[in-house]
Amino acid sequence: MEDKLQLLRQHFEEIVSLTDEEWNFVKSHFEFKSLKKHQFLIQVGQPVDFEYWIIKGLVKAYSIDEKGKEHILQFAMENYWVSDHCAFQNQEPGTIFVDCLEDSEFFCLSLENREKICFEVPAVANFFRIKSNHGYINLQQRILSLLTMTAESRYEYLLNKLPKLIQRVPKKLIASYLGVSRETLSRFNS
Amino acid sequence: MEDKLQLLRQHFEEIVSLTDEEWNFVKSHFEFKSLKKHQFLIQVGQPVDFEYWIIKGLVKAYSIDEKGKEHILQFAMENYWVSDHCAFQNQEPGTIFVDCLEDSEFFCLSLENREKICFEVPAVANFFRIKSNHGYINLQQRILSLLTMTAESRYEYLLNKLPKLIQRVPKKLIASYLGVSRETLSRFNS
DNA sequence: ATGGAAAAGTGATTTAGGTCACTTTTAGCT
DNA sequence: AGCTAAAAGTGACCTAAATCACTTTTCCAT
Repeated sequence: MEDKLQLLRQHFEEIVSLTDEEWNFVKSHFEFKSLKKHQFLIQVGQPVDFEYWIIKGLVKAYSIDEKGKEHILQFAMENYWVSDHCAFQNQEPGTIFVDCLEDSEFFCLSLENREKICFEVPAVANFFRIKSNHGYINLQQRILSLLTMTAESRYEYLLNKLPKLIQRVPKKLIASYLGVSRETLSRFNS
Repeated sequence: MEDKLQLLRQHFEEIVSLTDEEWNFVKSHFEFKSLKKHQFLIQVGQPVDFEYWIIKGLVKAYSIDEKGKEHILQFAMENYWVSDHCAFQNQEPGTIFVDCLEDSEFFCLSLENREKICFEVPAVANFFRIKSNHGYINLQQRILSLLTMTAESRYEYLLNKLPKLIQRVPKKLIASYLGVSRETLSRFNS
């Protein structure tokens, strides 16, 4: 477990510095969790008690519309944070599903603990501030790509941006992430 | 000016508490700026020296594609923050335009000053962390709406969510925000 | 108040991408 | 290795929304 916590510390220290004392305080606020492929991290209607840092593995966050169609909000793998941020923040029942595409391991942080470490250790507040900012920028670019690009160029763009992801994920899920039908995606580039 | 700064303080204190001493330190890091309708706050290729809190007025943030078509990333009015966050964060030339739809006033915060007040006053780091998190959640919902909803229901949704905005903004800009052509929007609901 | 420009509305046509139905390929299991 | 199920590919057809061309309305600035 210490080696896994070490990875998390490195993740923090890519952005801010922590003393050993601070880190010992911070790390005590995380819980470990391990799930197999196909198991759920978050489900619609269930409480969302944590946000999750992914030690290893791969998950998809998605919602299901009235017609039963799946729409992928995010893929998340090693070093990514994932949650139903909205439900988590407001401590409301989940509005999306998150499940594992591979066997995965997580460090779990509750809202209470997050606020505790943020107000206790300013560097942590700054870490999450900067992280959240990066996330915001990424989402803005995704919105822009949905507004400005054709389905095909969104696909090419993703191929360039996250080539490793595409190899780990079935194409029909990529399609759902891009907002295109499976059939249409399959007719691209070829 | 003091009354305008007071509005900004209220904006901070909706989320975190600040002592008078902290506030005096924080406020000294903002600059005031005033622009007329049609003037630019940010332009493609120009340095993005600030992020802006809007005291009064209304702006649009948008990018222009190869065909000269405008795609609106964000409308921002009183109490909103706006910038080219990506360029600002990386201190690179602007990638979008931001201009005024109405005469507007701003408080401007440079990256250096933002980091200064965040690392000096932890409450400020927490303020931006929480704000940024809210922004993230909003963008996620917009992405979901682009993936799951038809153009028409996106319009209805916006009408419900921001009725005041729609009255202040020409419909063709709303269309561009929703990712629909002006003509198609004009055929909705009627 | 009035002339000009921007915004909004509308009809005709085109098109990107969706849907449906079916086949082929690939990947996991015992 | 062999069987099953999920994933991927493909053809035929359909539809939401884009585009183009033009008219009407609204908004300002002199």
